[in-house]
Amino acid sequence: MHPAMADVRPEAILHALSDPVRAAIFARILRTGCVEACSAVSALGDRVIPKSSLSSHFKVLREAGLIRSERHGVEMRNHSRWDEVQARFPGLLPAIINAYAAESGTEAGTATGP
Amino acid sequence: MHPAMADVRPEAILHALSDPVRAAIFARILRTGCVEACSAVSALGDRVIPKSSLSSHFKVLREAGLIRSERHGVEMRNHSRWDEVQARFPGLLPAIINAYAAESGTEAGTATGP
DNA sequence: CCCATAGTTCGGAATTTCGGTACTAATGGT
DNA sequence: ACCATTAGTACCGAAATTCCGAACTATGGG
Repeated sequence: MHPAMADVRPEAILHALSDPVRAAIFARILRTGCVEACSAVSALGDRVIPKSSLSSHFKVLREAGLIRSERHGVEMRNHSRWDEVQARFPGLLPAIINAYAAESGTEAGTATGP
Repeated sequence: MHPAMADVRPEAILHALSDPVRAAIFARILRTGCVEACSAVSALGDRVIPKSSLSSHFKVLREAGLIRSERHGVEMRNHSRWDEVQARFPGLLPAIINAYAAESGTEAGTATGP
């Protein structure tokens, strides 16, 4: 379910984050520290994303090694594997997050941590 | 044909480089400074990539704002837009190139320039 | 002009993604 | 224990994307 960090491939990370919806989900996980899948729906701007799509987006992020998901009662807690990814591919995640932030004019300073 | 750098979107860059073949092409352009499409075929490891596929790979890289292509007689000279991309999304390209280098064990030091 | 070489375009097959419906898992109330 | 409710996943057909062979276009040399 969760790949070992040694098995994580850069192309999987790039592919996962090349989708704006997934990038937004990941950014949100970084900001809030922890997000359950369903509540992310309404919060992702105007677009309504069906549950099944959301579920597969989380799956892609999980299998790319970007997040870790664990059940907590009836809901799912997703948190980023920032430190692990950072150790394996230094600077990759900050650069990507900053690129998205620069694009959307979301003047968010320089990303350096989760 | 070549987008203005202001129109370049991070998702396009991530998508373009999330394909290992395109990433290899781009890395090769960075190393050699300049590459024509057809000769890249044989040089990209063992795999034989048809001309038509190569052509569309170059198109994706071009439209992502990563490379600039210009005819020089009968052949095509492709060179990277590294500095422009670097100005728009600082650190993004080095991080991606390093990630691929780290994965393939191609101990290539820290990427900092074209 | 004709040929050779370098790339693009086109079109159909294979693959991937999207999303609705049906299903499973866990919890709380009664 | 049972049912209702809520969270998420599995499955499957539709839509979109990618792949690549064949036909086409462009440029330069003889």
